[in-house]
Amino acid sequence: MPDFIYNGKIYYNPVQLVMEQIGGTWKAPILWRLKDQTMRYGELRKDIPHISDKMLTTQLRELEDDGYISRKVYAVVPPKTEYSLTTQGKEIIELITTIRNYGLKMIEKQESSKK
Amino acid sequence: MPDFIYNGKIYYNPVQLVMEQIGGTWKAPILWRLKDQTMRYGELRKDIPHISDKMLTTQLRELEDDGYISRKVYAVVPPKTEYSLTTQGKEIIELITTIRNYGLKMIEKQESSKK
DNA sequence: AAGGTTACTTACTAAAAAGTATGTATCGCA
DNA sequence: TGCGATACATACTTTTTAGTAAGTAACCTT
Repeated sequence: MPDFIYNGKIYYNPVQLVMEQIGGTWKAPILWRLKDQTMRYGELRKDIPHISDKMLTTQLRELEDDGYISRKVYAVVPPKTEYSLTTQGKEIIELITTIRNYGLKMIEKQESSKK
Repeated sequence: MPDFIYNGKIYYNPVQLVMEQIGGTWKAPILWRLKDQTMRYGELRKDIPHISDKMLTTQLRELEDDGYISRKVYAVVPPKTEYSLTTQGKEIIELITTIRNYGLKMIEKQESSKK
């Protein structure tokens, strides 16, 4: 598989592309929470341990730009914004689920091997 | 899912754990090439575009430490070292295959959408 | 004695990702 | 008039990851 370009960026292989879409510390946790519900910014913020405003905002923006989530802003005060998965987001959730299950199995094995 | 510890390191969720095992620019390409063959250092080096000695060596070491590949050193001059997948490595190759296929689909869609 | 082959190692630099802290806008309400 | 609520934005620092360049060890062959 030769190098290729996606959205103007060079990638060396398909795995690298996927990793850039859902990799990093925060994207999977965000998508996971939107799996079957719409959530407000503040709800995500409270529900994802350790995340900061900066990280939550930037990752939400990237996920939106990449087409995985949609953002609905209500013109009210104080502000209200709702995030939810797009069709594309629902598709990639399946992959995340697979990866997640693999991770869970790893943890299990580790648990069982330390008596 | 609360934080947990794996090999002495804290993780926030199972996906993050998997990402650390096979993420980064080079681990998937290396594992992929060992999918169904043993390869020498120099063969990997030539077969993986853009990779440097430093990156190849460090990633091979980490994959070995994490139990995905085994390293067989022959006591000859010039040196000869062979790398191959362990059982654990063969397991995670399946996951990598799934991720890779997802990436290939993404590329296809992009291809077809630009006339 | 010098050169070739192979699998590394080491030092240094650059770029990317993440973390910390603080600030801002808006409007209703006390 | 100042405070609270919410969803951000911005500046700066730290950490992590990757890239570049050069060097080393060992033995065989010429």
